[in-house]
Amino acid sequence: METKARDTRPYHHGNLRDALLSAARRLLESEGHSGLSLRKCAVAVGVSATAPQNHFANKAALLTALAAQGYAELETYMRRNLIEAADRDTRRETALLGYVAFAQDHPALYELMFARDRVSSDDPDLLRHVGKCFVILADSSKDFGHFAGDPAKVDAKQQMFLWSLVHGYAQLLTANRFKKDDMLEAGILDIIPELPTKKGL
Amino acid sequence: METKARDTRPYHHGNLRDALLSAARRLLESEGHSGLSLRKCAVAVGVSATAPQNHFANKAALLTALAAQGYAELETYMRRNLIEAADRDTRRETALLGYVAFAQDHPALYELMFARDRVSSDDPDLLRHVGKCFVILADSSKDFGHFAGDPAKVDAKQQMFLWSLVHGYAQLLTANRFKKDDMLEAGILDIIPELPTKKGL
DNA sequence: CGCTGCATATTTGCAATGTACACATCCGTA
DNA sequence: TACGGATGTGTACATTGCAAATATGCAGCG
Repeated sequence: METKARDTRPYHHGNLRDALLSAARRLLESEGHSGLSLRKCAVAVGVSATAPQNHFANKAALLTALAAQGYAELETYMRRNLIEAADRDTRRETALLGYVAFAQDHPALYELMFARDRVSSDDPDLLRHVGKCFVILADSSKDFGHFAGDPAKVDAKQQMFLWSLVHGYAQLLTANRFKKDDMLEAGILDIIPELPTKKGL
Repeated sequence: METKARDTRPYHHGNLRDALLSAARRLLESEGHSGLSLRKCAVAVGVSATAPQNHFANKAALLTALAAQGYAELETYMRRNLIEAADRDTRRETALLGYVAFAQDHPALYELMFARDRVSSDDPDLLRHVGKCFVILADSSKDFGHFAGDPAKVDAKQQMFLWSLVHGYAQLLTANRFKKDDMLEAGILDIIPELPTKKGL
C-alpha cells in the first residue's frame, strides 16, 4: 500500500518531497503544531530520519511550503460556490464564507499561515499564493464602504478593511475568544454593519 | 546588580518566578519565539537548568503566564491617553490606537497571545486578563454601527465587529501582509468606513 | 556494455531542549 | 532544636534539528 513507489520499496522514494508534505499536513492537523517534527514525517513516509534534508533546507522551509499549500487551499475555499457572473455583493459573501470555513476546517494550518516566526514570509512561492488569495479579496472589497480622505487611496482602504475584518473574525473564532452565546451564533456576514453606498450618510 | 536578591547570592533566589518571566520576555522580544527556551531563561537568571520546574509545571505554563502579562500590558496601552470623560467616539479611537501600538511594539508577544498551540487558553488567570481588555473593547463598540437582525444581539455583533477589525488589522500589519504603499500609510482609524448611526441608510 | 556523475538516501554524530527523578539547602514553626 | 515543605541542584534520558561522511541507483556517454 505504498503511495506510488515502484514495487519493492526502492532505495529512492520517487516523490519524497510531496509525500513529506502530505505527512506533515496530517501530523499538523492531528497532533497540532507541537506534534510536528521532521523525524516524525520521515518515519511516517518510511525513510530515514535525515532524508528530508535533501528536499527542505530546514524545518522552516517545510513549514513555508505547508503554508503556501494552505493559501492555495484557502483560495479553493473562497472560490467554492463562487459564480463569477453573480453581482459583487454575492461574490463577496461567497468568498468570506469560504474564508472562514477554511479557518474552521484547518485551524492549525491557518495559524501557521500567519505565524511570523515559523515561516519565511518572503518566500516567492508563498507570496505567489498569498497574492492569488488577495486578488479575490480585492475584487470582493471594491466599492465596499465609503471612506474619508484621499479618493485615490480608497481601494487600499477597502481591501484592508475587508481583509482585517475577516482575518480577525476567523482567528478570534478559531482561537475561541468569542465566549458569549450571542457570539457563537453570529457568522462573518452577521458582524458586518450596514454601510452607506453614497457619500451622504 | 542582582535584581533584588539578598546580598550574597543565597541558595534561594527570592523571587525566581518573576525573574524568569522577565528573562523570558526579554528573550522573546530579542530573539523571537524560536529563541526562547526554559534553559536560557534559567541561565539568564543565574539558576540551574531545572530550577524553573519549581515555578512552572512545563513550558506551556510559562508561555501562558507570559501571554497573560501581555494582555495586562495591552490593557495599559489601550488606557494610555484615555480620558474617561471623553465622548465614546474619542475613547474608542484612543483604545484602538493603543491596541495597534501594542501589537507593533511587541509583535512576538502579541502573536503568542493568540497562539492556540502554545498557551493553555483556558487558564483562569489568562482569561481574567483577556476579560479586562474585552471590557474596554465592549465599551468602545457600543452604538458603533447598525446591524440587521435581532436587536437583542446587536451588542454582541458590535463587539465582534470591532475586535475582529482591530485584531485583524494588527496582525496583518505585524505579519507584513500589507504590501502596497497606500496600505502602509493607512492607520486603523483610516480603514474604518463611515457608518450610519440611524436605521435609515 | 561498462564507467562516471549527480540526485537521492542512509548512517553516524552532536548540541540543544523539555522533562522526570533523586537529592541538597534553607526557612518557618511546633 | 527538630522537622517538613518550599525551593534549588545534579543527573539522566528521549526527542529534535542539523551537519558530515558515505552508500545507492539512475541516466548519459565513451
